[in-house]
Amino acid sequence: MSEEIKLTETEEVSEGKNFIHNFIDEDIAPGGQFEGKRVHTRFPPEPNGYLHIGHCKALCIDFGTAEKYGGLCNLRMDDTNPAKEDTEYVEAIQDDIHWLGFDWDDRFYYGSDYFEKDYEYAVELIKKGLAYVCDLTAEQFSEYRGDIGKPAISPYRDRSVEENLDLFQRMRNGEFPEGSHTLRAKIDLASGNFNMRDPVIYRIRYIHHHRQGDKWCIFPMYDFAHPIQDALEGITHSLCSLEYEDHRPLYDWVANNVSIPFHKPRQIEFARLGIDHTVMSKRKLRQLVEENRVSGWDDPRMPTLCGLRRRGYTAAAIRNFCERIGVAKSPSTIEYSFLEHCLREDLNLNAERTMAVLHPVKLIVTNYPEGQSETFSVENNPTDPAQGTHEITFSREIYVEADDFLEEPVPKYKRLYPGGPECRLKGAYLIQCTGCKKDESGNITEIYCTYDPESRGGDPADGRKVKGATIHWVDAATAVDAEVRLYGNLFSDAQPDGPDKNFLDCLNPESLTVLTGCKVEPRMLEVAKAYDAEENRTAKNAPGFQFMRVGYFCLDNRDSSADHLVFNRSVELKDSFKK
RNA sequence: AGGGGUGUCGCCAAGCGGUAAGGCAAGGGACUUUGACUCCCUCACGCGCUGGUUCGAAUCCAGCCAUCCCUGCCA
Repeated sequence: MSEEIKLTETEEVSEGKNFIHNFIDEDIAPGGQFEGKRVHTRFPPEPNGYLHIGHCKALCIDFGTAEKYGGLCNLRMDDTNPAKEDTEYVEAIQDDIHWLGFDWDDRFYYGSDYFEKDYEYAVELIKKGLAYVCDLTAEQFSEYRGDIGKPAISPYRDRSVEENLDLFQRMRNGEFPEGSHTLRAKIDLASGNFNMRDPVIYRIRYIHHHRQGDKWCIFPMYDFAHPIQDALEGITHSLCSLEYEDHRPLYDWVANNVSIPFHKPRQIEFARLGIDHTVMSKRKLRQLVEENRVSGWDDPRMPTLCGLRRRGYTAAAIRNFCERIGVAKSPSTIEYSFLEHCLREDLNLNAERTMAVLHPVKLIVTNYPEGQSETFSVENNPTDPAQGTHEITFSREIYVEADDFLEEPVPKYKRLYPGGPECRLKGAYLIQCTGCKKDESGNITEIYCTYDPESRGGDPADGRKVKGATIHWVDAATAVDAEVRLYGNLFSDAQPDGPDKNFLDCLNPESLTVLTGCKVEPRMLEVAKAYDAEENRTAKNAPGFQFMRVGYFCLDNRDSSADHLVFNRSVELKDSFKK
């Protein structure tokens, strides 16, 4: 075997490998706890909100790890708390996961579907003397709970098995009011880990459950239900975020003390995703929605998957992002620019080019015959000729970007200004600026240029070098109006979650700029018409384009129609020219 | 104070005792009918700090410091 091939293999192995894979490798290796077993993970969202990019990291780890090992990943709605969950979110969560390209086949579960099993295992714990009914209210228990370094006390710890069994049955029967009784695991009231201080595993709640209806009035706590759900589904590796590290001893305790006919799943924790200039907590995102700080969960500024999708983020870009940020245990905050980079990388390869003028100023080619018009063909994507070409029209009056003209050029400016360099109208002709017209307040209303008739298509007949820039334009005779929404960071503060900060005070007042009267190529009308006929628009990506020299944009999946074109700016193009 | 984590370039992140990968960001240059893309180059004598072990330490040991999570009948 040659040195070169060996090197490649080494790279492939080390690439995309993280500490979780190291653990799994140990587990499935000969002698490991899961030797011979198929790797099985699960993604367990609580259906109480929309999925955001943070969930997406977890999701990519759960589904991605299974994929890597040729294993399986279940989708499970973690709905053990009836007070917070709603059916409304279940479908949206599934849509988002499918949009990302992951699938759970027929392995879709609800944590609440195991309530009967949970109950049986709770009874088993009672019979083993490992759980007891506690009459303390939450407030009372906090008094008994003790402090760090000081053990707690519960006066109900030593009830008999019979009494506990009877009481627990009566809890289920609805004989006690909410908050009056709980079932606690009897573990260690002196543990430095508070999760082990006789944690509550069942509480009473007279609330309608979105799925179980009014069948139950006692509900298992996450710490009790989760290991059971995992074990029942044959999960080998229960991957979750760092804040559950303290819960692992309890997770293991439950798995070890309940007689589920299966091995014990292994919980492994990783650092959750943080991105600057945004917030990731569901509570805060919900507040933004409820207080109308944004237009909804799918506002294009939101870090939700539906928001990012509406903004124009592709599943490939997001997946690639999650792949590249890595998986580790050190708390991290990724810069937003990295997400943008991943989007550009995808769109550069796949988005068709089109010309659009966001801040239009009329440019008159004074030596071009009035009434004349011609057609040019331009490539859809210079990085991929296979994507074909499309036609654009040209005439004496066109629109160009306001900042492509300056009466007084700044240093290094190589666009239009009187007496400035020869510039190229993309795909059309070479022009030279001769002057402009202004209104009373000094605004540029018209730009005047002359063109070189010998430069059709944009190439000078004599092969001379074009000193000025190539600028984009739209034929005034055929241009179509559009609304364009420009988005900036939702928060101007990089860390709106930081200590001593109210995240609402960090909101960026200029996160949305709406432009009207923007000029786009007439073919956008056809695109919009076709899109109008699309069904379930919000569950997939709307048509997206690169507006040459400006950025990537897509139709708005809610507000755009052929009658009123609305584009969202997904991300700007990089720009090395700084004034 | 008790328990559990984490500290490698501005931001991520490899590294697992043999003399600091890679990506993003940043800066320079080439190319260019997008000031984009692409392509080159630069970017940690240094791995939280201090000691120790060793021929050799980011990697092992000890102590210290910083920082995050935990005292819900939330997940």
